[in-house]
Amino acid sequence: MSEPGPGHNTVAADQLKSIIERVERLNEERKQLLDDVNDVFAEAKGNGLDVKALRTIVRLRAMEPNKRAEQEAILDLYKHALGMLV
Amino acid sequence: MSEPGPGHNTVAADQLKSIIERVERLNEERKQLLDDVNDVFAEAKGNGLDVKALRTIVRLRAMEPNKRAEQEAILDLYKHALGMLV
Amino acid sequence: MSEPGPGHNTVAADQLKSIIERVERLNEERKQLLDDVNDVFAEAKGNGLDVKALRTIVRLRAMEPNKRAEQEAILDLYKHALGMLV
Amino acid sequence: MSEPGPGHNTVAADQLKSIIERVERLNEERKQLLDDVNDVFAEAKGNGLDVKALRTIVRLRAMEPNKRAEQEAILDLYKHALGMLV
DNA sequence: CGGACAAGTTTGCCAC
DNA sequence: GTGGCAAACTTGTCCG
Repeated sequence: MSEPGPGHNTVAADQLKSIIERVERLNEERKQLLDDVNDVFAEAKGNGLDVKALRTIVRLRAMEPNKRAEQEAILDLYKHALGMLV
Repeated sequence: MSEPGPGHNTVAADQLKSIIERVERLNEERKQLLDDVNDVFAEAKGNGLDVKALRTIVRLRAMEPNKRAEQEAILDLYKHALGMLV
Repeated sequence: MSEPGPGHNTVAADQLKSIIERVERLNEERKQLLDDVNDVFAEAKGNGLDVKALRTIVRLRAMEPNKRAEQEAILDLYKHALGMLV
Repeated sequence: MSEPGPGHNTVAADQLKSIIERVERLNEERKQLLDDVNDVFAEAKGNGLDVKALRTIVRLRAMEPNKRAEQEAILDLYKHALGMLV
């Protein structure tokens, strides 16, 4: 006999369907939020602001917390890099 | 003297601040949703499913049928030219 | 006295410097080669070829046949389960 | 009539083959360089150095030139973002 | 539509 | 050998 119903080599279609649809649902929400972001920028542009500069500012601000920690850690990094030789 | 407290020229700065913060707020929500997606895939992986294949399915389903067929046609054309197919 | 000119403790620092610079040198060469690859694809595009398909071909050829067949099998399995194939 | 020899709808197999092989050749060189980098780190590790810290240092040093420019540009960015309102 | 910029996906490496 | 972190590659989007 060969594969009637859920057997080996078969995937639970329901489970698969559920996963895919959950992800697709989440992706729709993500797309909606992306549209919202673009709306904000479009409105800003309508007010005479420079959208490219705004995007850059957002990006830089997202980086800064990490950079702070990096700068504080850099000397320690060199020490560790020098390992037991220090 | 210029700019003690909320004066005429803070308008632009306030507007800028508002835009940046709105976008950052939206980006946080986007990151949350991305985490959710990854959680779903992680759970699927725990159930023995192949995450890479799942991502491919999601991508294919999101693709317009025409685009998809077109891409496959070009690929087959090149494969034939290279003897990678009969 | 401590560290005037090349003394006993500069050994570690020199070693560190040497390692970092060797890696950075190699990374520059890597970047150059990446640029070369992109140049080839850009030229191909100029000749009317589809770069995306070309990249796919390169990826498929780099893949071990077994792996490739395995990936396709899983994908087909999922597609069937979802009714995306006959 | 149906495509004998190089006709429309056909790809110049020689051209295709040449492109693919050039890219594959470059990719081999890239892989070789990546191996070289790993060799340097492996040797460093053998000398008691902390490879993870070394990698971090390389990464930070690669970022710094960009950061310099960013810091110099950030105020200008705000000015541009404020556009004609300034 | 072409080039730049950003997002997402994949791969590789190190620690456990 | 698995899982998390970081780098690299690919794809998509947006502005000019």
